[in-house]
Amino acid sequence: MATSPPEPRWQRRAEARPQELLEAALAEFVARGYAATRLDEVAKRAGVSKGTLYLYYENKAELFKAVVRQSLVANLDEAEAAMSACHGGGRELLSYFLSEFTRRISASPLSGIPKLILAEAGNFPEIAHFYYEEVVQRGRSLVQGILKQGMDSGEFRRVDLDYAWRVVVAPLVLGILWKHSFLAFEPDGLDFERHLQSHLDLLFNGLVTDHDTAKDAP
Amino acid sequence: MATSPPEPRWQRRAEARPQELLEAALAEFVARGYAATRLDEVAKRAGVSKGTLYLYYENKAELFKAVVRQSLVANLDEAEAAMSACHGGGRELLSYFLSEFTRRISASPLSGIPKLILAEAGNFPEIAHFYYEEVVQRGRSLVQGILKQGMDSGEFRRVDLDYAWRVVVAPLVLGILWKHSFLAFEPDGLDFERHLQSHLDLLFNGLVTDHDTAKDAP
Amino acid sequence: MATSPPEPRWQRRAEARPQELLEAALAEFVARGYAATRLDEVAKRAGVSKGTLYLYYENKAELFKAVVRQSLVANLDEAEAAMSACHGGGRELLSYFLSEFTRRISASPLSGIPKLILAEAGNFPEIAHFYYEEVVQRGRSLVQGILKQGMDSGEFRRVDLDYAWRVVVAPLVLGILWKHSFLAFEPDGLDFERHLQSHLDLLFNGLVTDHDTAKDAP
Amino acid sequence: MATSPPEPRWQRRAEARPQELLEAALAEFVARGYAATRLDEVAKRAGVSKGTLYLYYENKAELFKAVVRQSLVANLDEAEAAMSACHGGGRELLSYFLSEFTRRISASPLSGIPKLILAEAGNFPEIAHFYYEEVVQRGRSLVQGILKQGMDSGEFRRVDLDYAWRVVVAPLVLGILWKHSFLAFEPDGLDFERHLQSHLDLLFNGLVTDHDTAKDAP
DNA sequence: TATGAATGAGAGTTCATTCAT
DNA sequence: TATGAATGAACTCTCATTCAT
Repeated sequence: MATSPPEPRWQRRAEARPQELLEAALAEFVARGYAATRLDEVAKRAGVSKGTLYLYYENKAELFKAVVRQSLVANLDEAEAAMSACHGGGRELLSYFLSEFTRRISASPLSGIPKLILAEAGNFPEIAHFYYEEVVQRGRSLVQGILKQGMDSGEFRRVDLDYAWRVVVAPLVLGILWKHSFLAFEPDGLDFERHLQSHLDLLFNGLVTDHDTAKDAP
Repeated sequence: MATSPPEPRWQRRAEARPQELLEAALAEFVARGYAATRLDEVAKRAGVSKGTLYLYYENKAELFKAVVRQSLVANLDEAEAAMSACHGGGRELLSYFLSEFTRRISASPLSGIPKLILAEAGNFPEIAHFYYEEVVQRGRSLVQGILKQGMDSGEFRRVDLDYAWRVVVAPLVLGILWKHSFLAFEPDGLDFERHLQSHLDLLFNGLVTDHDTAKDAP
Repeated sequence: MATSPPEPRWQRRAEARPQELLEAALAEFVARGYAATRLDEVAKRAGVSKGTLYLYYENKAELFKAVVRQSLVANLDEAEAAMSACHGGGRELLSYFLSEFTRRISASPLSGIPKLILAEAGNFPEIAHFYYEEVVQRGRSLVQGILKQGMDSGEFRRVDLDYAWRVVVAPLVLGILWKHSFLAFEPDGLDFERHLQSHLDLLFNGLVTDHDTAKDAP
Repeated sequence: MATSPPEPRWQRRAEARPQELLEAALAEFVARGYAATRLDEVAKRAGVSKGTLYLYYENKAELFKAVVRQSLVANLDEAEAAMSACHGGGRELLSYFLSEFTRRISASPLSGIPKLILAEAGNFPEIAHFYYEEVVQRGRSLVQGILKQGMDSGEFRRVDLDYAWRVVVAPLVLGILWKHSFLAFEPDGLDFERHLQSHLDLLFNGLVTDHDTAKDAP
């Protein structure tokens, strides 16, 4: 008779647990939304029991906030650090920002956060507000700053500063949402790099051939 | 016996009650998401009792699908009708499409549908797929068609047809999401008209001043 | 083949339900205490499902408070009505009060309320306070009033008004507690009438034979 | 080898740690009742970890029983020792018993035990029974013995021996319960000494002035 | 012996769904 | 057809108990 191995039923991982729980929770929240996410599933994905979640987070809402917070903070820091290391003209700056964002956010699981915020803004206005202030406003300043500098130096045309920044940023947001909502249905997937290039091309050069004849819309 | 009035042939459905239920449901689903929406609230908003919902829809999921379906169908019909009435060059067509979309979707409560789809794609893959096939693909064809025509006629530069259409459409999507997620935090609101103008301006003319010196991308 | 009887699975009893639920809850709370009472059991005892409780009471604590309130109010009203119909000397009044209390409270399921209050005062200070103000203080006034009147008329000896009333009332309280805690172990049960008579006898006449020689305590 | 100090023979137990646990547990059980007491809180109050409790007591119920047992035993021993040292007539004996009880139980944290028993009798019938046999019955014998002796010697009037003893004891019980339930609401607190005096006065001398004219009861 | 992280059964609560009225 | 009382499965959260450390 072989003696059964002593193999412990569980391990103490007080150090690593919070991070593991947050990762599991992020994945579930992103996939199902806040309300439809069951803590059972989060626990199972993290490889712990339901009760363990409550050792680290007071309740579901707090877990959710922690997920948002840490993903956000971690990412913002990275993004800003990356940005500050860049010098050059408006085109270089804008290209750099857009491609960094694409790589760091769109490609990582962190892309789930924006999706989550947009989906849950109605149920978590405080979080939406927090995101708006911390992320949206920072991004806005950044992009507006680049646009303004380019306009001042004559590199960029004059645009409506209060509104143009959203247009500049829109394809980034679309890319993220696409990934989480429609990617499964696209046979060829989504090549973020090509998406970025299309964006940059249109953004910088515009669509029409002869800009002399350009007559603005209706 | 009173004679029933002859039903006008343009009337979409004979029953008017379901319509009220669907409107109420749309509003709730958009504000809270599928899972967090309580049928109690939908019923209250529609001015009926909870039980009455079940006389018209088998269950919550069916109600949800009905909401999506009817909003979509109604809108698509409108959009296509509008589109087909338009003739002109690529710029005119694109302007027309984008402004029609802005007015008919972004400004109406129907804007909730795209938001809802994006948020619930994970929980309702069939619906997301349905939306993808019926709306996304149709929009894609439309935009790609316009782009192709413009490119062929020399009015538009050559762009990556498989990817450019998303960039063209992105600010529309962003506008809708903004409205449902961040509008409450913006002191000045969001002027869809200005948003559209910024989009068209950048899209057609591009951002940089001198296009001779700028050859990048593909 | 006999057709199975149509026998409805449940009945609508919106009128009677609250009272039925309160009675069931009172019994359970008294028998087990607040924390140990399971709403499942209350529901079962009342012949409804757990969910039905929540149609009538917001949560367990509210149910508890409702139980206390209604038992109290109902009883106080009765007690005071009874009391006000009584005229006579101090002895008659006191006898009447004590026997009414014995019959109306000690003998009825309402006797559970005092027991419950005493047991849960630590967990429900607001309720204990409420009880103290509404019941204890009223009882105190009543008894003190009778004592004072008797002393003024010379019928009663002079006693410490601030403390004697508790002594007068103590056997009532003891009787109630006995019933709920020890009755099961007493082979002969507890004859409330004899308990009352012993109390009245000792209270009015005292224990010692010759009161002339009486020398108070230590 | 260090010589262990000779254990003083009056020391009840060799272990000092359990004692601290029992004291902490007593306080919590009394304040909240059995079910609402969390072992976490007991452990915290005792300054140990939750797991440590289980090194000394098998489970919550055993801890509870241990609390009851030790409090009871300690107290009964004291009480009886005190009692046996007393000689004198019925009045002296009764006074002595009641004042000893007041001081040793009512004034000490041990007063929590009776309160606890009364509250938890429904959930712990065995414990209630145990208490009934060990405490109630002993108290009953004691008081009945004193009463009987006084009646035999002519010092006391003839009373209903089976019931009078409860009346004699009732104010003691009331005092204890008062302390744990209502004391917080009384601006002037509760003076156990005055309570005792009122009790003794009424008990020995009765309430009415002229005992000749008053013959009632059995 | 002592700790406290981890567990999991069980309780309170919610709400989609059913059904007597 | 319409109602809303009643249901019960499913979920969040608690806490006595266990066990790796």
